[in-house]
Amino acid sequence: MEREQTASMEDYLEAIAHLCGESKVARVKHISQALGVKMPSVTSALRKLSEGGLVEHERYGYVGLTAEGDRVARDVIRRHETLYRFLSEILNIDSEVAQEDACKMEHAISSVTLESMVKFLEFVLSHPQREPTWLKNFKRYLEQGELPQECLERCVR
Amino acid sequence: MEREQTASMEDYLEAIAHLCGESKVARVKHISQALGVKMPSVTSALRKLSEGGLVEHERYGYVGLTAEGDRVARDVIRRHETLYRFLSEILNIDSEVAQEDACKMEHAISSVTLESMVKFLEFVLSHPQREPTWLKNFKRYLEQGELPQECLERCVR
DNA sequence: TTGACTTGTTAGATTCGTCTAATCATATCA
DNA sequence: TGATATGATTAGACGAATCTAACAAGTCAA
Repeated sequence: MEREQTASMEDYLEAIAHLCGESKVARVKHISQALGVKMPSVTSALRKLSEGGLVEHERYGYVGLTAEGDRVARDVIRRHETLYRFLSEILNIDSEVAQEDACKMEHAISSVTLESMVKFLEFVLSHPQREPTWLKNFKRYLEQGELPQECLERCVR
Repeated sequence: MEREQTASMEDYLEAIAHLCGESKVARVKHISQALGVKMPSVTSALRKLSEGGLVEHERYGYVGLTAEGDRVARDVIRRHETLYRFLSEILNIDSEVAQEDACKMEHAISSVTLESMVKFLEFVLSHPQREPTWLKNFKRYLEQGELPQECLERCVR
């Protein structure tokens, strides 16, 4: 299951999947707004994705994903969501920055690393109190800049 | 302190810094081997970096970093090292994959996220036993695929 | 049903990063 | 000291992804 799309094409697929999820249909203009590119760039990307069998697009009409395109888009979105959750829930990164970073890192992370990160989130956040103590302490550390005494004691105890 | 270099140029700077660190000098051929590109690509990149004042390069001669080039390279390397440590020491990713992923993600991570990740590693690994119990349990979880009973008990206790 | 507005497409330029093929410079050693 | 191998550069092409400008199609309402 190699990654056969470029970062840019993955972005298009991801955006189309989101738009189709929201309003049932995607249009060139919406895609262009979602990605911050001009419409001709979208047209040209759609032609490529269409030839690759990932997108269905009738001239001057709606845009949709094929089954295969949807599969790829889901995969990208899973990477994005996982990274976003890690960044915001573990590293405590501000929501907007976390989205931006997830958006760029989603194209760089390998599937091996992704699966490990998924398990990490599962492991850490399936904790009965949702957030284990060490994570609460880490977030305190982030704000206060020094290891909480309580934590040091606990550790050495 | 915005990121003003492309991913590709950052890779060149990083490679040059490493080569200079090892053998005191860098040559076009070594850079090309280190990055897996052909020599003309290196020559062309060096011209650009040279014009940007990041690299010193005399025709047919050695390649070195300017003070500014070194500053940028250090920054890239810091990102790489941080990501590598996180991937291998926390997510338990195989060394080779961790290097590859760090190599790609280093261009995508923001400085905000980076600093939080640095603090995360500090926090987790400054633990008296080097590795806190939860991390040991996580690694067990990775291998065995289910939450160790011991951990569940501890958590609920 | 015909303007006028919105949306989409085409054509063509640009930038970036790479490549191959050909040429040029340097170093080595017989 | 010159022939040859190695290393470096130039020239030119290519693909990816974007843009602007100009044109075409679709929509809606008076």
